[in-house]
Amino acid sequence: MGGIRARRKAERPGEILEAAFEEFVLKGFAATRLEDVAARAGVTKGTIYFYFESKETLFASTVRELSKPTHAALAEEESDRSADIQAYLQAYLNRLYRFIVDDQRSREILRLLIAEAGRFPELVDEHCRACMDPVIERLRVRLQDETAHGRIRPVSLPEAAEVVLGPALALNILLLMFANRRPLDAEKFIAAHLDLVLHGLLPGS
Amino acid sequence: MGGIRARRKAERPGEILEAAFEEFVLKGFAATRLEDVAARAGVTKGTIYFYFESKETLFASTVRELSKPTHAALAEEESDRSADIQAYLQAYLNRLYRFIVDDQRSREILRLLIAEAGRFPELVDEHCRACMDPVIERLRVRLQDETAHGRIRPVSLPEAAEVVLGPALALNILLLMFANRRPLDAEKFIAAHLDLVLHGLLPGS
Amino acid sequence: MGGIRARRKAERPGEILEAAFEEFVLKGFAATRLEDVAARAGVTKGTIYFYFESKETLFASTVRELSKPTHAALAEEESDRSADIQAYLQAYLNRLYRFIVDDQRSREILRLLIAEAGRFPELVDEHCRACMDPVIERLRVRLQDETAHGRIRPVSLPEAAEVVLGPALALNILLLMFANRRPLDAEKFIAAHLDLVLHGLLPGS
Amino acid sequence: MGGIRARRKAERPGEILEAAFEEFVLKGFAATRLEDVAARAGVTKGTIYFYFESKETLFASTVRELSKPTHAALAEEESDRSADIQAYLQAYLNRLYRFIVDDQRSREILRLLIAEAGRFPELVDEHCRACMDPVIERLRVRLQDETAHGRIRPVSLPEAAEVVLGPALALNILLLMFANRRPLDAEKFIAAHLDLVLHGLLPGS
DNA sequence: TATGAATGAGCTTTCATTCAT
DNA sequence: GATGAATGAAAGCTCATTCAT
Repeated sequence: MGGIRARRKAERPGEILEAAFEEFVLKGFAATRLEDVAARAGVTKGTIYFYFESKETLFASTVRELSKPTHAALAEEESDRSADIQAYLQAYLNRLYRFIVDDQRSREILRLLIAEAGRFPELVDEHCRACMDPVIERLRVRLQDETAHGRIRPVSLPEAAEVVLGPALALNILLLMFANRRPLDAEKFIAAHLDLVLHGLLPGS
Repeated sequence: MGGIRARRKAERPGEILEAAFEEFVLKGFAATRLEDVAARAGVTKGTIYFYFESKETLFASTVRELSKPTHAALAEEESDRSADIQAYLQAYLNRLYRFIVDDQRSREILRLLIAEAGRFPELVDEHCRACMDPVIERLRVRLQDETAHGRIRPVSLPEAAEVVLGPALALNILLLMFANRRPLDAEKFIAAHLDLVLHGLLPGS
Repeated sequence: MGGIRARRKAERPGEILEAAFEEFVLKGFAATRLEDVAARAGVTKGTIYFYFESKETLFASTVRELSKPTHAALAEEESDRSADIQAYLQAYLNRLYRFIVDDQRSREILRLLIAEAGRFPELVDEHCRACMDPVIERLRVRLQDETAHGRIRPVSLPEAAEVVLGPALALNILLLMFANRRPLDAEKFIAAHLDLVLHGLLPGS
Repeated sequence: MGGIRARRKAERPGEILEAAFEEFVLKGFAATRLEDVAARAGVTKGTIYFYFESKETLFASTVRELSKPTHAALAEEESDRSADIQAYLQAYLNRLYRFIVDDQRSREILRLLIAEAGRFPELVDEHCRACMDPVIERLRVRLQDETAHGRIRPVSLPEAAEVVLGPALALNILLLMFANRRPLDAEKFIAAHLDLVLHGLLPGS
């Protein structure tokens, strides 16, 4: 008594969030039917309302809850802070791209946020504060440090950090828009990104 | 013959598309009510169906029709093909950013396409073929030519072209997501973009 | 001038009625769209309203106008009134069945009347007065005459006349209901009808 | 447990079908408003869709469900199979006419089927297989048997069976078309039917 | 005469939400 | 806790009808 049953109960909200996420990703906020979410979670419509106030609350909870792993992962200290900027950037970008290329879930969260930015502005802000800002900020700090020591050319900050990360966000968007309909060689893209960011286009400038 | 009525008639579809665009941008596809579109266009619901088959058709027509000016503008030959790569890129990026920073309409079209990519994949493809591909392609050709003459470092194509343009797309997305809630110094971003792309981070590499 | 054009004009109402009939038969009163009628008649919706007050008027006019040929044909004196009852009945039923078996149009009019009897009761009455009553009445008169002269068994009138004609109406209905989905050997049916009506089931009774 | 709510719940679909039937009979399929059905059943529009997929499904279910009593009654063995053909036919036709004359409901079902035969052909077929065919078939078998033993004149089958039943179907239609606007002496009609079928018109033929 | 753009009431259908059980 | 029958407020869409041209 209270064994598997209790565990199932405790997992209910999580199962509903999983189901909701899949449906929201598939159809968007407005076109998602709570009935489908319920069916996918193996409960009934009423149960959703036991755990969540409304469809909007469910959406917000879904985004918040399912971005947590990404937040956590992005928050981890990257391996080698003492490496030179070249090695650092390489590791940094590689890590970032893992989320973009391999983690469809975090990509879909971004899509939801872009799509529903009008309806959930505070959610967008929250997500960016938790997820994008630290990533940019850490790069900004590093670039500032490198500049101060004259190890890289002087750059305008924080814009340069945003520019450096720009292509990653762009790839994210391209992958979202074309699903699998267009060939995008992610590995070559990443290599080209690193190369360009380090050396620029001009030879020995 | 052809008095005020005829003039109004000829303008009806355009007025409806204009109204539809504003509503779609505000609410997204699913949440937009045709009644609101009609009211905004100064007609009744029935009139919309006189000109457009369905809500989906109206959406597709809206995106297609309202992207035409952007397509046309992007298709124009950029001023100075004979300039060196530095001047060329500067002009090229400046032009591109005009669409991104100044033209809210084309930015909103992009948001609609990202948001509804699942429901209108062919529309996404169409728009990219008409709007993004030529821009990338022209840059790719130029970079190839520059590489062939040894005027820039050898780069992997077409990825390098996509990477070069990446920050522009990224800025686009950031502007979309934050509307006016965050300060984004576009001019500095553009300058940093051009600088980075030309010279890279490393000094005199 | 005024040749083919004038003739076309004079034929307009008739062409509309033809088109309306085909649509009403296909879809029934409520489900028929005036726009389809107009298209079939080669005119526009507005033109229908020039000739007919409303959809209901059009329906009534269609039934009235298109039953006229049937009325006329049924009103004609049947060939041989001086023949004996056997020959008379044979000719009589054969004529009647021509309308039922061969004339899909008059069959469809009947369907329309049955289907819309609730909405157009006066139309039903009118049609029956013009189309069914005279047929029954003529038979009733003949049977009365035959009875009076003792040439047939004494029968209850007018019921007997209605019973004699009953199978014809029944075949009409069966053809309506099954379109061509069921095999119905009309010729054998007619022969059996005549045989039964003349001799009954019992042998030499 | 299972209080008033549970009892009502179990009866809901039946109440809706009952209400739907009355509306369909009154207005026909296309002109019936689901709102009226709901109001008549004492529920709201939404409730109908909880139990039935669509208006078409509701119509088909209505016809199917409400014909069941008739099917069942017609399927019962008629009382006296050992009686001679005359007594048998009398009992047989009397039973049949009970459905036609007394049972307005089954008459209205027939009207619905004739009216909507174009839209619901499979429903027509189904109804006839369940409702008309067995009646005809039983008579055919009996007539065949009688013929084999020489107890009735040789007749062409199955046409003769259909002809024998024809006047009953015809009366059905007449009652449908004229509601109560015309005097139709059903009892005399039935008597005349039986008399004619047994003896025919000709004396001592 | 004839057109066809425009209307607007009304249709079927959907679905977030509630609440008695 | 959980259910699911029921609601009711829309939503998308249709179409008979009108009327300026």
